[in-house]
Amino acid sequence: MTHTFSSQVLRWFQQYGRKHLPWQKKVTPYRVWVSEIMLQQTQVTTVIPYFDRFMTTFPTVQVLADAPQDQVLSLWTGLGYYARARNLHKTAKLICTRFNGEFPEKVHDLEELPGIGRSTAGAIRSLGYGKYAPILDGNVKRVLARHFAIAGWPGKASVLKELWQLTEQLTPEKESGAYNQAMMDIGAMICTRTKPLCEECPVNNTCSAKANETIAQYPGKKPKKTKPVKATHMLIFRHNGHFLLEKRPQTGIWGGLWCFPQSDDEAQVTSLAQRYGLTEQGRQKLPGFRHTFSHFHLDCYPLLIDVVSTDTQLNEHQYLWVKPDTNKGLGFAAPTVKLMEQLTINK
DNA sequence: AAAGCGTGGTT
DNA sequence: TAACCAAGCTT
Repeated sequence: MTHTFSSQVLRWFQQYGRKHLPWQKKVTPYRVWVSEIMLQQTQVTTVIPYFDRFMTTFPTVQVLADAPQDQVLSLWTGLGYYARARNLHKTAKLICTRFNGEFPEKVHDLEELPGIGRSTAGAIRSLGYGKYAPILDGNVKRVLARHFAIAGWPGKASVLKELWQLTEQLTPEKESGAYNQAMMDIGAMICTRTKPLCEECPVNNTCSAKANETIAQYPGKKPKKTKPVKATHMLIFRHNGHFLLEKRPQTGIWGGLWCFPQSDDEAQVTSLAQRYGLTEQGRQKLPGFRHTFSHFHLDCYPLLIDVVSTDTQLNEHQYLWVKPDTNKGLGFAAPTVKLMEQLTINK
């Protein structure tokens, strides 16, 4: 019984596991939660500086709950998947108003909170509270898919179900936090996507993919699809050294972020400017560029438009005149940041 | 069930 | 260089 899967994993963790990541210091459910949300589809090295800034600004869930959404999104700028930040903020408010400032301990209750799915709930319970719960993140999926030769893409429901059953069976009742962290470490450090270091793996003696030399087959790949190409004109209205930004709706791409107004059709820019009460003085095409999302390409054509007068008082909740170098406390999409940097340099 | 949702690093 | 994809969740 001393050579079960989990005991080998746990023994390996004692010696080689990661124990000094920022969220592994001063462990609290709050810190584990924030780190887990940031780490969704995002690499550890990318997350670390964001996590540190976030914790300095929002040391407790109460401080986060009381902050304006713009500030939360500003600290998320560049991290992507901004629904994570909006849901994080919603959940912080819920924790403070409905849960007396404490995160629930049960996976079922955690899963009710916005942005927390089954795996994140399991991570909060096991890593944050030291109680039993399985997880199934990308690392665990890769390790299990190889070890047990689970065919098919894990994004497919049937494959996902199979992997959940495995992680449930393998996760030990005691030390499930250490076991979960170990499985993620093995996935990140040994059972890597390419060129895994099988000789160093604590469970290589029972790995099916290694035995059959079929490691490259697992996990199954996502069916490829050609990304559609869309195009947009980004309208940079300039007036007295300020630029007009528009807050995007809460749902959809870049939800809640501040962006340059966009137009699908350059021929409609004049009428759009009139609707804003802006009188044009001149236009200048800036170099176009392609921004790529997870699901489509966006060809961006920035248009710098000098404005002589502003007649209409725009809704201040949706529109804002900013200087490109003096705007903190708001969330921006990557192309907005890129363009604002250009505008600062070219001045 | 499958698509929507970002960005930056790696190959 | 363009594809691939990383500590997923929501609809």
